Amino acid sequence: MGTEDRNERIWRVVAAIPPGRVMGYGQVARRAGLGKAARLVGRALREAPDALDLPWHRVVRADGSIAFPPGSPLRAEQVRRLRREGVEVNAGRVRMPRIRDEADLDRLLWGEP
DNA sequence: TACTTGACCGTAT
DNA sequence: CATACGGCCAAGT
Repeated sequence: MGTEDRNERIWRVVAAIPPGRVMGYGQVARRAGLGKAARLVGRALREAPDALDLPWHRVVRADGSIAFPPGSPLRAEQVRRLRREGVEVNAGRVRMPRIRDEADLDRLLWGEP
């Protein structure tokens, strides 16, 4: 599997995150079938074409913190977008529930059983 | 080829 | 709660 394939799989997963919910980098990697390649997710998002219009702001660290350094423009932008969706962000960490596992994501995407 | 870098994670303390 | 550490893995130098 080449780099492009991996990126596309990652982008697909990120694009599926519903508004108001967030996923961790490692979580996205696992869901994309890339095991523990959490760092690849950050790379893929960095290299993602703007035209894809991905909801990249819905991807945070495993502990809920924002990956960008304090004071950076991207950090501010991510917080802005999350709050606009009703996600609480305190001290650079999200409070809204994260998507826990595949069953959770499936439920969100396909509706309650 | 060898070493460093980073939108990271899980576990231990 | 927070911090520390080892593990991870492709790209860049």
